[in-house]
Amino acid sequence: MTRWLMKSEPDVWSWDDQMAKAPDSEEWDGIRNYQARNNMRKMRIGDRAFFYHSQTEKAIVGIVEVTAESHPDSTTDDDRWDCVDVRAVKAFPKPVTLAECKATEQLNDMVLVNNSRLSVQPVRDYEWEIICRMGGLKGD
DNA sequence: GCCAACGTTGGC
DNA sequence: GCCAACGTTGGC
Repeated sequence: MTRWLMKSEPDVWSWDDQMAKAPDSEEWDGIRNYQARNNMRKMRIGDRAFFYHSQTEKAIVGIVEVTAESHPDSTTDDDRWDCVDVRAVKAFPKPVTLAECKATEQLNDMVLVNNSRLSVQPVRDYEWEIICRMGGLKGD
C-alpha cells in the first residue's frame, strides 16, 4: 500500500466537509496539474492519504482512504483530468503543522517541505509513521 | 497582499 | 524544441 498526501484549501473543501460525508466518499476533483494527476492514477483502492489544509491552517488534519481509482473528473469536459474518490477515516487528535514538519529533521526530505506546490504527493512509510505519532495516532 | 517557485502556453 | 510571457499555488 502506498501512502499519499492530498492538499485542500479549507475554504473550498475542508476536513469538516469530508467528515460530514463519511462514511460516504467524495470525488477529489479539480486537480489541474499533470504531476498531481499522475500520482492519483497510481492510487489503488485501500491506499491511505493525509488530508492537508493549505493556506490558512497549513497542517495535516486527518486521514482518508481511496475508495475508487482514477476516473474522469466530473467537474470538467476536458478528458485530460482524472480524479479518485476518498472517504474520511480518522481525524488527528492533534493536527501536525507544516512548521513542525520543517522543524523535524527526519522529515527534511518530505515533498511537502520541499515542493510546496504539488497538491497530490507520495509520502514515505517512515514519514507516515513519524507524522502519525506526532499527531497522536499510532501509525495506522 | 506580496512574491518565489513552478507550470503552462504559444510564438518563433 | 526553445524560451519569454503569463498564470497559479501557497508560504510568509
